[in-house]
Amino acid sequence: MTKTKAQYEARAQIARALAHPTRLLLLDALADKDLCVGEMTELVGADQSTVSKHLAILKETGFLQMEKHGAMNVYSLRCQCLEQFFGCIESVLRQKVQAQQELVEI
Amino acid sequence: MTKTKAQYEARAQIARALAHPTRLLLLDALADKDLCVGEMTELVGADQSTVSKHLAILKETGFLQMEKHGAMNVYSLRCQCLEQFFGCIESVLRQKVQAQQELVEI
DNA sequence: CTTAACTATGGCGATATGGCCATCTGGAAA
DNA sequence: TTTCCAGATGGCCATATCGCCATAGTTAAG
Repeated sequence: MTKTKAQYEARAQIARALAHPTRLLLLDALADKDLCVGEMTELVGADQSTVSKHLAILKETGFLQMEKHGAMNVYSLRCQCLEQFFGCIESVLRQKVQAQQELVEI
Repeated sequence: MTKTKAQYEARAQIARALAHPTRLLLLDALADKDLCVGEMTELVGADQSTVSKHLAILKETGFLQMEKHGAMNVYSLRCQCLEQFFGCIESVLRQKVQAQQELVEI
């Protein structure tokens, strides 16, 4: 049951990659279709270097893969597990709302 | 498809709660049975105040609930979605290993 | 080769996170 | 009440994260 410290650290690193709104937005967008850095920069509305760094994190973690098309770098999803992740997140959010409602209704 | 900035922020906050090895350990242990702060402090091997703060984060986020038993505070899981979350994490880890292997085998 | 377009990277300041120590709070027992 | 015990909270320092700017690297076009 209890894993080693290194195992928890490895899992935490994956989770950290998902712990930023911009990176969640990028994953969401890439679930729809592959995109190049320029398109995502416009979508996010931040500096190009900022977006590039977020993409590097998602790529290093294993969520994304990159393919060069001329001067453009096209990113795409490399994992099919995001549904599971977001399912958990949504579940927690719904439960939170429910807890708030119960406090009001009493 | 594309959600609002606030929605991504809310999801990122949930993910941040999962982005620390100690908190993953705590969730793992609590999946087995309910525990009080003292037990978890011993399990983690950090300062009591450190553990207490981690628990506060997990509680605020909605992953845990707390029940007072005399002077002891007993924490328990409040969500049933961690399987999904860990499923995603494990999937990414496996894929990472596979990618490393492919690099070696070429 | 030179230029222009597209990305990646280094650096820096601002902010957030994590750890421990010290302290405060609340409940149980003497 | 006084005393302990279990936890929670505030403070402080070290480190990590994040954003932008500036710049370097890469590829296609002229």
